[in-house]
Amino acid sequence: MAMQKKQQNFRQHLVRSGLKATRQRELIARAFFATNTHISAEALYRRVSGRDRRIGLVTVYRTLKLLKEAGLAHERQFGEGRALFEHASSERHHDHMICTHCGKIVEFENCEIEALQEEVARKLGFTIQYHKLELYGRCKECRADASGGTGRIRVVGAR
Amino acid sequence: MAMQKKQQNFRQHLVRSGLKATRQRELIARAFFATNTHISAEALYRRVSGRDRRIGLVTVYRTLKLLKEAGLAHERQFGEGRALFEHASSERHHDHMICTHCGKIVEFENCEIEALQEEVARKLGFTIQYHKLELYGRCKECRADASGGTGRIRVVGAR
DNA sequence: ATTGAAAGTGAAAGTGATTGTCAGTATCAT
DNA sequence: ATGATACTGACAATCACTTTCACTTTCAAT
Repeated sequence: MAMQKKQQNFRQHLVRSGLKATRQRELIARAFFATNTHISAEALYRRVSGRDRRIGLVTVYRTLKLLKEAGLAHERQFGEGRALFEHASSERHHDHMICTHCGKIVEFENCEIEALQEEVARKLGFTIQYHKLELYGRCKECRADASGGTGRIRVVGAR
Repeated sequence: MAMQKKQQNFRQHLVRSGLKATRQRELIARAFFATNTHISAEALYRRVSGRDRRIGLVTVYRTLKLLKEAGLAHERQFGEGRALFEHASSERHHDHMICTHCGKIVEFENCEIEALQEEVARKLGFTIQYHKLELYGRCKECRADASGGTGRIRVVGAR
């Protein structure tokens, strides 16, 4: 989905919900759609703050919540601490592989694993509603660089 | 591993680390080993508090950290919020299935899934260090009860 | 049994991410 | 233009821990 389209979807969601399309919301949504990584509220705040110093972190949190409600953003809790937000693509469900060294996040999907999960749940007498699968390890670059030194650290995800 | 054995292991860990075996630590460890579910620091605190009102929540947190260091406890972060602690059995790695209705937690292991995870990681150029797999859904009892009513709620995990 | 250095303790304050409150401000159908 | 309604930012509050600090306990060496 193009950025313009997403922006429009967001505006539609606001109108349908009897909410208002404000300068701040437009700006925050635009900044969010302009990212292509997993981004934290704080990091997004720093970006919009660059364009308009008067926008508060609180409004960023509120707008991200609206984006979630609009089905345009997903919130993810990796490891400890802060949440990261990603675009909610209309694509299928996916899981994540996270580099413990540089923070890079790669998405993947695997039907076989999903099928096995269903099987496990059935055996346990459960009906799965949703799941969380995260693989943590070192990516190729960080493995090459594995001396543990301070070598070039490519942080791909905004943190 | 019997509770006595665990208690002894803990004491050994303390001595080896130049730490002291105090009344509080003994009591908290004993209470922890006496549980057989996933328990929060807060819940464990309430239990020891029943035996000795003067033990602080802070000491429970500190002792749980020591138990982790001793390799006798694992900390788990399910969903949002508080951490739950479980006995670190010498058994193999396991994952968790959690009932979103009553909070029941069931452990399971599945080699096939693990193998597929390794395969995915290899394809992405990653080396897995650890992973997190959590299935959320309704257990048999809560499904039967699925009218959504306030029916009998069997909370198995201490929260 | 006593002692004293090192470690431990509880209370209270601090954290860090996020959420709630509130008085003033912006939006938009009319 | 206007006014009802929603929105905003600053600040306080919350939640699950963690740190700090003045006092207390432990335990190896007497």
